[in-house]
Amino acid sequence: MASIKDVAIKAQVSTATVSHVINGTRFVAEETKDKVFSAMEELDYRPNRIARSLRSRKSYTIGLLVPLVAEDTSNFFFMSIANGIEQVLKDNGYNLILSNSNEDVDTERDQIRVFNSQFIDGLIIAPVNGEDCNYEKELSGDYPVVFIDRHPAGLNGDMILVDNRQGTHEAVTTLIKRGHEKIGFITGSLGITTSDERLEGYKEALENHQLPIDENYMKEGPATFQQGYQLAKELHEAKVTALFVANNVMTMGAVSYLQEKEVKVPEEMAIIGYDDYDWMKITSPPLSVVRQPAFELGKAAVEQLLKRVEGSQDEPVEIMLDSELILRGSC
Amino acid sequence: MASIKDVAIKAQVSTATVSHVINGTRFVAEETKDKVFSAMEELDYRPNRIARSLRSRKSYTIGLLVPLVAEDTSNFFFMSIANGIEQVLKDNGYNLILSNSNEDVDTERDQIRVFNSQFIDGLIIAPVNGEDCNYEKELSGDYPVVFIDRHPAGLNGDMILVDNRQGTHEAVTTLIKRGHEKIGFITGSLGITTSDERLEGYKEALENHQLPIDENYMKEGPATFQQGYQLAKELHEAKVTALFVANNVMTMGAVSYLQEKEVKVPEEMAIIGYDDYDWMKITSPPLSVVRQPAFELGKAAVEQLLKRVEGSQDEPVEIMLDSELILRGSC
DNA sequence: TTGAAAGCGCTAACAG
DNA sequence: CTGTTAGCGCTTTCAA
Repeated sequence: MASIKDVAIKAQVSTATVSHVINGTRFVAEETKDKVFSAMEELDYRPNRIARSLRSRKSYTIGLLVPLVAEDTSNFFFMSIANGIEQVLKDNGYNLILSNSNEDVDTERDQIRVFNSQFIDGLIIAPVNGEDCNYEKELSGDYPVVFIDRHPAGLNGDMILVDNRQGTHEAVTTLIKRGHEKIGFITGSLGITTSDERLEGYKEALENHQLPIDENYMKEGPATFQQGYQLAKELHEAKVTALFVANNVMTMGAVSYLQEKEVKVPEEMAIIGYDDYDWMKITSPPLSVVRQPAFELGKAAVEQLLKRVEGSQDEPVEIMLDSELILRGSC
Repeated sequence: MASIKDVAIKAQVSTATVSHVINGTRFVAEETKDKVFSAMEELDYRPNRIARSLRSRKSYTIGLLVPLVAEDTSNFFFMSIANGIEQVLKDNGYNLILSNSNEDVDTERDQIRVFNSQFIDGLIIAPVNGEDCNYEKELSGDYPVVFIDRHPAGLNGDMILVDNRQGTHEAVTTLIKRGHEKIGFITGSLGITTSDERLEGYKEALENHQLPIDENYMKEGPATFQQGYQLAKELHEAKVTALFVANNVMTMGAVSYLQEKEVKVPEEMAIIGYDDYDWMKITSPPLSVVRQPAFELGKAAVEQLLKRVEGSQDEPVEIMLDSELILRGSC
């Protein structure tokens, strides 16, 4: 690979001049520029980003840390966010390093440490369930950080979130308005802010309509297909007439149960799930869901991060995006 | 951030010694090691990977370039591969840079150029439809490359592929054995090796059973939900009794059509789709599909790549993974 | 309008 | 068993 020195020699100028031509960082005579450009062309020169990063302390790379669980298809939501982020980043000449915390605090810490010695210009992180993960300490301030999707307890910083309470509230209210009084609630493990907020939204909706909150109608478990299936079973046996499932993986499990038992949807059991994907349209009946704006979330996160990267010292921003209730045939 | 020099001073040794302690590259007395370790601890030292890369020409980063199309949920298949790759890589202390060619030759070339100036140790690429993409030229040999999923015409190199012909052949044969003679075939744009091979598998299965190959039963279009819907409609109107859909996005569209028109599956129309995801289980009836080993593919690709990274000069390898026919209720 | 040269933080040859 | 030191390829200050 040709280096800047080779170009300088071939163009009969100094490396400084070549550098300035490349970066447009000071005036260079047209004539000289031409010489440099043709030298670059001839040598098929491409600047070495690593060297540039070392010197200028800028890598044009940002990190993304998400909590995917091990299964193949576990969580499309974060994949969609990643996809969104990647698109915006490309427009700005940045690269993405993708990393996975496996929804595990220790892995998350390790991954953050990798990033710490990696010269990323910024990090977008969807934090793991926030018990004792010491973000203030690990994220030592060498680069800006934007948190997405989940709000770590007691932390102050840029956050791009989805309004989980509103989304759930709206969905459950709809169920109530359609006459349901026994409404089951299935959620992934509590303690994660998103789950907690969705639960709150559920309770709130019930309270607002003077409906009792029945512990037996609220089921929690790891966010897996099997658990979704199992908890739907339990709620069905508890005679609820409607089901709200607070994440997409468990939604699949729940629907699977209903189909297997040939429970008529929505006559015998209404159901509203979480997250919107094409396949929600092809269950029968098509699923009503709370759609989270994954792409927009990714976009907002990058935009905020890039502001910081460019030096913004504004007050931390907390953006709450609305979800959208999409009504199809299942309720 | 503390540098190796700071550590050296604090530990009262040379930077060389610190470096060797970190990397285990030569013998260092226990006593000295201890001094170095405690200095590192005290300073919260973390090696600067950029500097290390610049010097050692090794980045412990590999690139992945896949052709996702712009939509949110476009192709889970590549997402699954990415997920698989990432997991293996992590075990070996490598990082992943994810990049997207948007299924577009020009974007792909640009992205490769980015990688060329980026010090990746290797690249895994799922090439775009291979007309005039000059891989030999763009991939100038600075790092090893493994191709996955699609085989660029006339190219020689490490390839990890899925046996598309076998998968399709098996599926269509099953349809035939169940008595179907008019079997529709829906595919994404031809010209991509995977699509072409699936078409071949379809034709072969028909030929093997002395069934005519009817052009009217074979429909091609961009791999979108809408096209899947539309082409299923056309084939339904052409009175086929079974449908084979050669990718997951179009499968969703096709199923959507059948549900909307209340076509009974499998009585009025049998259907087999491509790729296996949890949601295939919750259509009614559950979908039979050809399952591609996405995770295994990712794994095999990384393993081959890491061999090359470590200097293997063996003959190019061409691994063909089998797909698996998963029979559920839709045929 | 341009050049010389000092490093960024690290590795590794060479020299003890 | 350990230290000295020359770079990796680039940016940027200082000087002309």
